[in-house]
Amino acid sequence: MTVTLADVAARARVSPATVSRVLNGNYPVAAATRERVMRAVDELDYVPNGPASSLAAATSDLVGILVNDIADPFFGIMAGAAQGAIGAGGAGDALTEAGRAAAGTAHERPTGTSTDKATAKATDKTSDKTSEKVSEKAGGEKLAVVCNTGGSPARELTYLTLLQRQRAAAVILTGGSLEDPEHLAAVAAKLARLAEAGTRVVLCGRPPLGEPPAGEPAVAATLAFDNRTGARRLTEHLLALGHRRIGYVAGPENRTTTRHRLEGHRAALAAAGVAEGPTVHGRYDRSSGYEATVELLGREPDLTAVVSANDTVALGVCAALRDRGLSIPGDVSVAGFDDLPFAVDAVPALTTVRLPLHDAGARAGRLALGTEAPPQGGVATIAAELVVRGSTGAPRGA
Amino acid sequence: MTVTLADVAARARVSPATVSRVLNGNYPVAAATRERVMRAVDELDYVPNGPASSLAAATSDLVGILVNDIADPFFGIMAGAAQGAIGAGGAGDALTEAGRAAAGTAHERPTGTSTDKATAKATDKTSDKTSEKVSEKAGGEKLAVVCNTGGSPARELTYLTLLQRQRAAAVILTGGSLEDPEHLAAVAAKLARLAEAGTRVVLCGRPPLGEPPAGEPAVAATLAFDNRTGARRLTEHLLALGHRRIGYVAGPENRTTTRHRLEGHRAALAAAGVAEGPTVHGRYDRSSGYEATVELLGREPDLTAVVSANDTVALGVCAALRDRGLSIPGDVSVAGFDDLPFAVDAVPALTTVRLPLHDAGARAGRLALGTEAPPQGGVATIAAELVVRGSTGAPRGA
DNA sequence: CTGTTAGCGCATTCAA
DNA sequence: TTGAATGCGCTAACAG
Repeated sequence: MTVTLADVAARARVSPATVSRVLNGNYPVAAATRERVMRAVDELDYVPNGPASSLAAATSDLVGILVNDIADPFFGIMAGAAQGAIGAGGAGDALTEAGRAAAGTAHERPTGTSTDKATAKATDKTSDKTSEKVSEKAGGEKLAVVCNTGGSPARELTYLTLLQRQRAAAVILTGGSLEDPEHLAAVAAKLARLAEAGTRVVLCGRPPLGEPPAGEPAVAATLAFDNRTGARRLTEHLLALGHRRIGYVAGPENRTTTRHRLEGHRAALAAAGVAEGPTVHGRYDRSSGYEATVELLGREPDLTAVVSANDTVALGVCAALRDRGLSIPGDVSVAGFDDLPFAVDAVPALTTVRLPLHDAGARAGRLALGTEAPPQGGVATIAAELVVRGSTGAPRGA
Repeated sequence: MTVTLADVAARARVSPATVSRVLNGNYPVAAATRERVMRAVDELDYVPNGPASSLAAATSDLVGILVNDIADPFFGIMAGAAQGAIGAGGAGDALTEAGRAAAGTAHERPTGTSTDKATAKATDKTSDKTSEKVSEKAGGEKLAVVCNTGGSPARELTYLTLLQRQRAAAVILTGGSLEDPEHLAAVAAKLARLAEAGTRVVLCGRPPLGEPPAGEPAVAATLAFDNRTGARRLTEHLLALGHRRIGYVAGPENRTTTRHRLEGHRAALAAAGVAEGPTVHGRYDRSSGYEATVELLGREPDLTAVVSANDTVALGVCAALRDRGLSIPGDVSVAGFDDLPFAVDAVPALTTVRLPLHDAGARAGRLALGTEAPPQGGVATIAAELVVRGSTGAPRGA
């Protein structure tokens, strides 16, 4: 039915072993023989059987990228960058739209529209008679795939198991994690198992695991976002503007990201000797920001600023404020986090903290591939940068 | 080294075949035996070797979801929904944030914050001592995985080949496709090959392929968005408001989505006997909308409305208009497409066309699984709904 | 209901 | 530089 390596061997009048060798390009093969084999491959439109090679070689070319919410650009940008660095088509040569937007800042540094079309055309041109060539090129390629956990710990574990079962070459865990000790232990155990089996584990935007009990660390590299410092700078900015009654719309409880941002916020407050305002926990989405703001205002009507868990939440905060007839930043200042592409489009544009999501994702991809050396000690801290825009200003009456 | 099925068999004092049977649950096995085997599995912390089973069974549990841009919520929402319907944790029980937001419309129908936390807690609870149980449950699970093509035809083909090589159980192609005949032919050929090998192919948000030359169609089911009618309704709305000079910021050329939306727009104009305004092509991102608007205004300063390729582009259009000192919709009306979650947060809120992305994605997932019967004729047309909000109004001077 | 027997398609020894 | 032989771990007939 489907054509196998043996068929190719027969067609090329060589042994299966030889075909295997030219396909994997690891052993010396005579040029003439190689040519003959390649022709047979093309003529038969042969596609290697992945499971079979994985079984024989005891490794696969699958790389799993776990994300908490695939519909959230925060994860989409990281995942896209990682996949670009790893996957089909090579080293991130085709930057995605949003990736590009996230790198620069949209219209502040516009990209030529025509340039892009030219690129697309060129790429397209090659897909012409190259369909066979592509399948050949797919030879050394890794299959980078993203898995959406939806923030569910059970799913995270399930995906890890599925990836383990596939003998994945690498696994990248993105974004913060749940802080539940049992879950953490389960994940750590799973990662240790994966590492044992030769899977490279990379953490991107997630704080390092605790040290393993003994021997090799399970994690090859960790890229941790400095959420704490970023959050601190943000609140310091508000404080400098003169705000003293600051509300906080936090992310879900028991999440590292939530906790770190909150800690940075509190550190700034404490350092300035300012009392903490009301805090409400919610999800990382806009309706959560909306609801939380309603509650915040109910508890403390004289707030002059609201800090949000992230930009998406900030959008909800703004909506709630507007619906109350409050102006931004005239009546209340609002701040976000992450500097997602749409942050600059909010009205007014959102003051936020920029995380280099695209760079971090791409780097995680290279780390997963082993193309890039891991940082000293295995852990790199990624700095967050305060971005001041129009949504924050002096408090009313100042 | 790693524990194999044989180890489990030895531990449970049964034959390998029996272990395989209880693991796959396809054949009758005595309760006592099953119990013994399960215990052995747990004790040994056995994880099946995916490649080996795939090789032996000639099928894998991989399901590939191809998207054009993973950082774009348009794709994120569909992919998340599909993955939810297919993947770990079962039938979309854990709706993602954005998925939920996209289904209802954010604060217009708020979801309880507390409810959610309760759910999370509950889910978490089960991850407790259940880590073994999860790996067991992963038994029948499919590994739904998303692949980011970045809009590149070459990558699309490469991913398809990679998936073919893995003997994927199903493949879902989301979003519009390039209209280049050569690329289309290459994709069609690839899909035919996949279908032959038993991979179920589903198109979601993509128009049907041409009929196959003969025999079985390569595509199991197609869910096509009715972009044409949606676009037509949108322009009719503008026309009804009194607009006569309407600019259009289109998506990339040679893409089905771009063409269909443009056709709907033109159909409305033609039906009303109104001359077509200027049209500029760009990418599906905000900076493209910004640049295009500048050009549109240059060409035709007296435009009273701008229709955008999608909501993201519309954001850029709004930004450009604002920077010019033009008010929306006072001076110029703006319309988007897709009704992404953030559309309601634009200021003013975006008039747009809603596509049931979440539902379509989930349905595509079920179709890929074979859980749901394909539509009559294999093709279902998904209706698009006009959503009128504040960004459109009567033209100035009316 | 359970054990035995064969491969699945390929990568890798080992010889030649 | 190439071929022949072996086994990766599992599933699927086929017996019993």
